[in-house]
Amino acid sequence: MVMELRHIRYFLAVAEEGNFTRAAARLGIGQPPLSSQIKDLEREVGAQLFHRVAHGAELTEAGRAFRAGVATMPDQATVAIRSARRAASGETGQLGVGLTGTAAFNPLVPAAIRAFRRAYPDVELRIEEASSFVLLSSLVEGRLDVAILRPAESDPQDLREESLMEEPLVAALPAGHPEARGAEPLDLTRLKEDPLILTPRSVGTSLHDAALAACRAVGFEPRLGQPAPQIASILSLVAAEFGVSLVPASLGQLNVPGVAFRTVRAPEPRVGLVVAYRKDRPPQLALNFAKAARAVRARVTG
Amino acid sequence: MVMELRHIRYFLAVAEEGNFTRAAARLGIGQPPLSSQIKDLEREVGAQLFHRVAHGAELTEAGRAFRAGVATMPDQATVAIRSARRAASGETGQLGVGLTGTAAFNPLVPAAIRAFRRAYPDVELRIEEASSFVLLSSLVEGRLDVAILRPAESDPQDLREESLMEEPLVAALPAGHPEARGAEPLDLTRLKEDPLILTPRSVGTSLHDAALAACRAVGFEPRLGQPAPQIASILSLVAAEFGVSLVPASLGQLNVPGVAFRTVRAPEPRVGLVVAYRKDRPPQLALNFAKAARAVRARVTG
DNA sequence: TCATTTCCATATATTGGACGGATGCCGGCG
DNA sequence: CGCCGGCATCCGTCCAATATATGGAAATGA
Repeated sequence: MVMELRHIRYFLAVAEEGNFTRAAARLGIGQPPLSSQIKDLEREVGAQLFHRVAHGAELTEAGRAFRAGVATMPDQATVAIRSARRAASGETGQLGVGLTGTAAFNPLVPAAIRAFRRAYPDVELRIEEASSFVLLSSLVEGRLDVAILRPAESDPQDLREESLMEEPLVAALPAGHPEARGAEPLDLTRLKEDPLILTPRSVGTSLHDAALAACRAVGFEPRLGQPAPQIASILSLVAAEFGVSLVPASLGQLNVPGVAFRTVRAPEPRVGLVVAYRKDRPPQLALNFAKAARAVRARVTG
Repeated sequence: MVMELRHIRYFLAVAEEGNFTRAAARLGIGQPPLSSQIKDLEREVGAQLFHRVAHGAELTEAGRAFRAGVATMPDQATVAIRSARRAASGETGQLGVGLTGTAAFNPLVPAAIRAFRRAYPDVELRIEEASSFVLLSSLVEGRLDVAILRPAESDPQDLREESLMEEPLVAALPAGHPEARGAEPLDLTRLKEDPLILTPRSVGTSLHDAALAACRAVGFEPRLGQPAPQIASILSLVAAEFGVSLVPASLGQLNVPGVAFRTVRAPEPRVGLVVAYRKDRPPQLALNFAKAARAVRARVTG
């Protein structure tokens, strides 16, 4: 025979009741099967666990020692089940979150992370910042569970992307640029002689293509300047008067010395912001994160 | 369905092997029953515990949480069994030991306790000192498990008594008594005028009766002096010249101011020393203690 | 002292479920 | 594209956990 949780449950019931008959009633079985099971357990343990006395059954020394060892096991089992259910519903565990460089400055992003932390305080967040391109492959290969990034048509088919917002692009100009001042929206054609500073297309197509498309929409092919790998270095290059750039409006909040921002006249260029995760077997945690992000979007736009 | 230890054992095997087929082989069952049992477990938990992938099975987040909760349970069960077996064989637990007042001074008694402590270091000893009469009822009513005491014919039938030794009685005299000095054994008749100080017969018949019998054996009926409840107070009364007494020889080791001890001429009065415990259902611990006491007796006498 | 009650053990029949064997389905790999 | 490793499903078998009925021992009370 092998010992099972059933034996332990029965044993504890008899130990508590001090009486086979009442214990059997509490367990919802008959008294003879209970006697039989306890006898099997005693045979397995190799020692008598109860003294059968006239008014019932009381623990032997061996029984007390055994009880000390197994008393917590039924509870332990239910706790393990609950903990597994919590993990399955995405209330606990680890979540790898990727943020693209230009997203971290959008107020919606920290708001979404804060909302998720509040709703699922037991989840351990691991946040990584990388270009949209790197984030996409991290998602596909499972290094990340969810990411907030700029979408592009070329994004892998096996990812689901939920739009969080459409953000206008603004022009970033050196402070000394002739067009750096002005209250009304800027006509992009005034920048057609300036080198356009962008990230290399290989690290993120979305912003790159949106900027090019904006220029072409008003009738000129921009001259590309020095490429910069990160959004921060783009602004540095602008400040150093290497050229101008088009960046998401949320970056206009940044107070970078030597850089001025101006909104752009219609047709206003826009770029998206999405939350992305695997289509097949997405971790529940990723779905929960996307839900939190959607809730924040609703609160901001609604 | 209710969860059993079997499910946990199977789950842990699959989690370790990462493969149903190998886990089944390790468990000594077929793969289909293992699949079935894991499926039952997942249904009971309410969450998938393994991802079935092409090369086997790997834990889900819920599976990891579940494993953290149940990983120790099989070991815990075997530990509980071992601990029960140890308790049953009298290696652990509590043992109530009673010592009669005049036994504590016999070197065999501390030697027996020391030997038991060494053989069963995990047993918690509770030592009580009381008169033989009180010890007997404590044994019968289960307040004590074993006792070292002076035996008498009137002792309860449901106790087993194993003789440890027969000890001669020596005379205890006031230091100023005419017979207090002398190398050879004392003739008891020289004390027939002195009041004989004993414990009341109600607290211990053995020593009381042996002393009376010794006097009668040499032809006089002793005059009883002030009774004293404890052996220490007997010696105090002797020192205060209230009379003389007959005490076990092992008390002769005590250096009590004002008290002199003399051996007694043949027929030398003797009194027994036994280890006693219940006949029915004696705790294994009591048997172990008696065995340790017997071993010490053998070492002393052999 | 005898009847009654209480409680545990035993005997036997039944049924649920754990298991084994055969097979099907899927994904990866040569 | 066929083979192979691996898990799921189906089905028959057998064990064991349970229920019912009964017996026996000890305490209780008349």
